[in-house]
Amino acid sequence: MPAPQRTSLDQIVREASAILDERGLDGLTMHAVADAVGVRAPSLYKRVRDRNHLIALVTEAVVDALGEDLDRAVSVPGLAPRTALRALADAFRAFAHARPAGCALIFMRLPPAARPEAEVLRRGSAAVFRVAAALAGERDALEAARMITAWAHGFVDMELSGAFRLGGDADRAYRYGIDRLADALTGGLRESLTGS
Amino acid sequence: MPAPQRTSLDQIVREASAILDERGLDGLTMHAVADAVGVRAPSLYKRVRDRNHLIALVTEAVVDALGEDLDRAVSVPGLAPRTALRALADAFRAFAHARPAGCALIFMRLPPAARPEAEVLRRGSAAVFRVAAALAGERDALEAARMITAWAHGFVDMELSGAFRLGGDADRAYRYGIDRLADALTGGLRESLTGS
DNA sequence: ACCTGAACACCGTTCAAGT
DNA sequence: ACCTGAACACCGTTCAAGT
Repeated sequence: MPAPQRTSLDQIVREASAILDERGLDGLTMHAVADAVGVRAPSLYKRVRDRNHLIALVTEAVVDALGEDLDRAVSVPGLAPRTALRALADAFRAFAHARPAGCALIFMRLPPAARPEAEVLRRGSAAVFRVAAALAGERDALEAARMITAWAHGFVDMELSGAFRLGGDADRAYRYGIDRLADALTGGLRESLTGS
Repeated sequence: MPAPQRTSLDQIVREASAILDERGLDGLTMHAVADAVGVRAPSLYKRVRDRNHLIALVTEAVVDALGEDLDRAVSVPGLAPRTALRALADAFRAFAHARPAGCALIFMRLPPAARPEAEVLRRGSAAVFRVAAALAGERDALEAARMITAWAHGFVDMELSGAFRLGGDADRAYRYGIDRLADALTGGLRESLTGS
């Protein structure tokens, strides 16, 4: 006599994401997820290989959500590249502040089993590539996209990890970084013109 | 009859650092540390408040070691600011590759009890401030230092977390970033001269 | 076919008891 | 004064037993 399904992979990932946001990665226990979806912990292993697999699925959901936010931020007709970079950076920081634990997961060094699929990462970073290409040109788009991502991620990581306890205004430092980044990524062209 | 001390806080932090490097943060258990110093786990609580306190002490040791590497890298007489930034960035990346788990700890978002003292962070980042001031001027030194740190940390984090699976050469991207960063941080002056 | 209780090996932490 | 075994409340994971 087959027993009826009491949950689904979708529901598990959805509840796990909510638990991550509310209680952090340490709070994301198999017991907590099982409780939220209404089964016992061992039953989760019918849908996910183990906790690392669940973390990978949650991370992919976070990347998708972030990618949508970034896409929306730069999908304004007639947006100048420098303005687009500002919008992109602000959307990223807002996402990181709203969902710090989820955002941390994207760049966290976890076992390969807990890492998202490369294709999901590619899709989530499409907006960054578009802005990078607009600023630095198609030839340097990949390097420029990585520089934008590295800086924005690093900044927010420092901000949320408490590395800014030394004083100063985080908002001002972020704005400073965005403007300097825009200068830097368009700088190759200016330098070739002025010969400096 | 007082029992003789079988270990010390120094030895505990030293062995904990070694375990962190070899087995990662998850492998840094109270049992493993106790084993390494030759006592039982409960005895550790005579020297450290709890595991988070031990993590904070290990993090401070890592920050000190990194700070020494960075100081050495930029302590070359007559070093031009742009060359100093290259040396600084290369030293940071080399440290991160040599001790990935330790480096991750510096920027990891952990409970306040597991975070190092602000004074230790200040001392460890002295070299970055000096290079930042040389590049961007005293007025923007704080923001510039944060931009350098954010980018370098973010880059290495992405590199070691597997975010570079999309192809491309990490060495080339890092060099690209350093040069663009040097452009960016000296760009304020150039812009004020050209009026762009 | 799916779910569950029980069990196992592991955590961090506390504490009374030893010396 | 320091150290220890035992205990507690938690983990992730497995598996035989239920329906």
